[in-house]
Amino acid sequence: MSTNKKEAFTQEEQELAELAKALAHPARIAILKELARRNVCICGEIVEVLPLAQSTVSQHLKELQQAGLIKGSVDGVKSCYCINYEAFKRFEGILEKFFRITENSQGCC
Amino acid sequence: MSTNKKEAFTQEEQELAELAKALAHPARIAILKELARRNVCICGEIVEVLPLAQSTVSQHLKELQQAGLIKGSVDGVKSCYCINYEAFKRFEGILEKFFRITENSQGCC
DNA sequence: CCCTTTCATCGTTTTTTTACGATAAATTTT
DNA sequence: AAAATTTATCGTAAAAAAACGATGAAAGGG
Repeated sequence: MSTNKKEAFTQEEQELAELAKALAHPARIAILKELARRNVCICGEIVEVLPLAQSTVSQHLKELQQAGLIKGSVDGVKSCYCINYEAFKRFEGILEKFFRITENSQGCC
Repeated sequence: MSTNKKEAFTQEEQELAELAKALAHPARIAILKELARRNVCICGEIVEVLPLAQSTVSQHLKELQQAGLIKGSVDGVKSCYCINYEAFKRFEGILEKFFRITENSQGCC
């Protein structure tokens, strides 16, 4: 990104992009909010609460888990998910750093 | 999102999702960083610096502009973009509020 | 005036995302 | 043991995103 083109994007840029992508759908935001609201983990209750099919919700949960923002565990026949607090802290840190960069610039348009 | 299903997602959820989507690509993050780095607005210099075709960069700029995160103006034959500081402030606020919600939950997995 | 530069837009292709129903595996319940 | 519940995964369809080259419009320079 500095002089020669060709070298793709930095690790940081990619990590931030991936985390942002996890938030880039209202359903996933709603899921995260719901997980946070009930401090006891939930599972198919999320399906009850969202206007989406069970398989679709399951998919969103998987994406959130792959992004690291939530943790999951199996409890009998049920599945239990919850906020990954550490991941959110890290996410916050990365964002804060990014926003700080944008603060130094005094737009001209 | 509360009881009856059907009612789609809230305004807030959608706004956050849209802003997050704007960050959900490393090229757009790189563009924002570049705009912030040069406090003088730039334009096709961004193309020089990214490993993407001019038309692709133009597209990313348009998306960032539509998300409100950057402002653009025409200067002769050149185009000039810069960080929209107020929008970033607002974005930060929305995120902060969202992260606060997640902080109250003590995961159980 | 032509020629060049700069950039947005169009048309297109490829890839990714979103969504759903169907199915299957694992557990409970009965 | 059979039936029902819960959930992940598969297959697929439709929509959106990403990327590129080509084209065209506007402005500047010669």
